[in-house]
Formats: sequence, C-alpha cells, structure tokens
Amino acid sequence: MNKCGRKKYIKTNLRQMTMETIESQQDGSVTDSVAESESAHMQTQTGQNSVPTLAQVSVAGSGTRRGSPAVTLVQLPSDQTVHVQGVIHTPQPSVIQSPQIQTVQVATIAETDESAESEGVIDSHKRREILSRRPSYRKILNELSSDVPGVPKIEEEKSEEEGTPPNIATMAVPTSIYQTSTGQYIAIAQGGTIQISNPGSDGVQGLQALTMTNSGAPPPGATIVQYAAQSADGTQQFFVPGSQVVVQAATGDMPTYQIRAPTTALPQGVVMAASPGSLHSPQQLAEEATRKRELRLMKNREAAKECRRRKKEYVKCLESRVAVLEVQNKKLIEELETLKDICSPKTD
DNA sequence: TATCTCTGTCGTCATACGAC
DNA sequence: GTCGTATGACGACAGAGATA
Repeated sequence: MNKCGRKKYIKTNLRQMTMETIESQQDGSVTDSVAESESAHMQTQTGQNSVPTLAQVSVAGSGTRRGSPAVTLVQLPSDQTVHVQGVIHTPQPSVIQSPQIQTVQVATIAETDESAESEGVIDSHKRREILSRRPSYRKILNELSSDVPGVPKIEEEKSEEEGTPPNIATMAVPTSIYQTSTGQYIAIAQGGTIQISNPGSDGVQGLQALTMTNSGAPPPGATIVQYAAQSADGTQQFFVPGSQVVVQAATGDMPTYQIRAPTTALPQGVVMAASPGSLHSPQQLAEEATRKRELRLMKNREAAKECRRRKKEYVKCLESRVAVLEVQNKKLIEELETLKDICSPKTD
C-alpha cells in the first residue's frame, strides 16, 4: 500500500473507530467483538514500530472468588492502574439467590458504559445527526472519560489557561503581534508592554515582557513597529514608538533585549507592520495582509499541534477503554461459565 | 554503504462548526 | 454573514530498519 493509500486507510479506520464508539455508547451494547475490533483498528492505525502497546491487563485480585465484587487491576500504558470492579458478583450463593441484585448490578454497569442511555432513548434522527458530525476529540474523550474511571479528561481551554504562569496572566492584552525573521513573536500590548515569544518554547512559557517606561503616549491607532532583521553588530532590532529601538542583545537560549536609541537608519530588508488605522499605501496594505497571514499561520500551527496532541490522547483513551472492556468481558464470560456449571442439572 | 521502505512529525490549506 | 477554532487532507522531511 502506498503512502497515500495508507493514510486513507488510517482515516477510514479512525473514522470507523469513532463511529463504533458512539454507537456502542448509545446502544449500551459493548460487545467483545467491538472491543476486539477497536483493538485491531488501533494496532493498524498506530503502525508497527510505534505501537503504543495496549494496556497490560493484570488480573490481580480477580481470583477472589468469594466476597464482594472482584476488583481487577488494569495496567494502562501510561503506568496508570485502573481498578475494574466485577460486573457480576462472584458466584457466591447470595448472588444466585438474589437475581434482582444481579440485574441491578448489570444495569449499573451498563449505565457506566454509556450515560446517555440512562437519560432516555435518543431518537434516531438526532442520533444520526450526531454520528454524521465530525468527531471532536475533546468532546468524545470527555464523554468516554465520564464513563470510564481512571481515564483522564482532556482539559478545557480554560484550565489550560489557568496553568499559565502568573506573570503571564497579568500581562496586558496584546494589540499587535509581529514576527521576526527568526520566528520569534513580538506583541505590543496596551500600555507599552512588549512581549517577546519564542516559538521554540512550549506555549506561552517563552513570553518575555519589556515595559517601556518612557514610551510616551502614542497617537491613537498609530502603533507602528518597524522590525529590522539584523543590524550590523549581529543583533536584532525593532523600532517602537518614541523613536526607540529594542535590540536583541544576545542569542541563544536566553536572549536579552535592550531598549536603545536608534543607532542606525532602518536597514534594508525591514519588515514594517502597522495598525489598520495608519494604512494608506498599497505597500502598507500588502504588509498588513502579510502580517495577518503570518498571524493566522502561527495560530493554525499551534492549533494543529494542539489538535494532534488531543488526537493522541484520544487514541490512548480508546486503548485504555478497550483494555478495561476486555477485562470486563473476560470476567463476564468466566462468571457465565461458573453460573452454567452451578445451574446445570447434574447428569450422573 | 547506498538505496528503499516505512513511520512519525510538522506546516499549511480547506472546510465544518459554533459563537456572535 | 463574519470570525475564530478544530480537524481532515496533503505534501515534505527526517529517522530507523531492511536489503542488495
């Protein structure tokens, strides 16, 4: 299979996985075949070399044939251990004598597998609508996570923002963002705060702030930043309102920036960007369009990274779910066999 | 050792979708 | 309708392993 074909194959499988997951959630009928099917898809989808191995299922403690529901330890690939409670109580006399309890327990497990059904039957139209939509990994995974204990949820954007360093949270909202030739991003915030973001860093951790103490009061809507790719001394400069220059004084892991008076005229290759209010010439319009495009590409680049991260997490979640369901299924089969042995008439 | 194949990752584009 | 976000699709690239 060629590369393109492989991708389409993967796509088909992933799509089918999603559909099966939703189907099983809404049907409440998670069968072993579904679990095996998902497992097979996952192994195909993740490739041969980098197969994130399926969860190691250690049935520790499942041998407790007596007593309350057996708890099975499921070792997940991420070194997580999930406690899986037996679906049916062990074949102790009380279980057999109390079928109602068993029914209730089965119903409870079914509810944990899919919470939607417990709310009522979804009409077929809405269900078809849900299935026809493109999957949102976050949404699907969160739904799965609500059903399966031990499976982490994908955090909402808000929580991710909460994880940002406090100094970032106190920054003013940037009004203009500019990208240097080295890929760094410079955000001019209201109040003259300059934020320098290193794209190589993770998220906003690379943000640095410079506050201009004597930037004065720029005319409204006239924030102009002139970025010089490289000055004669090898440093990077960009010009900010007030006829000042912010100079990258050092390169490397910890670049430093200094605010100086301009020592040189604007060199060649300068990329100028201006706020929409100050646009006049076609060249400025083109530069503004370029700036917007770069900003859009930057955002989309980050979005793609985030999306892929969520996708990986989603696949891991599915793998964990497969492991859990396989353990449950195995226990069900064992208990069914036990019940058959007990209830079957003796043929002496 | 050079080449090929496979796989994973990344950037970009197109588009669906939801919020306004 | 517009805008921002999420995600599928595609191509490019790099690295690892297999093979001649």
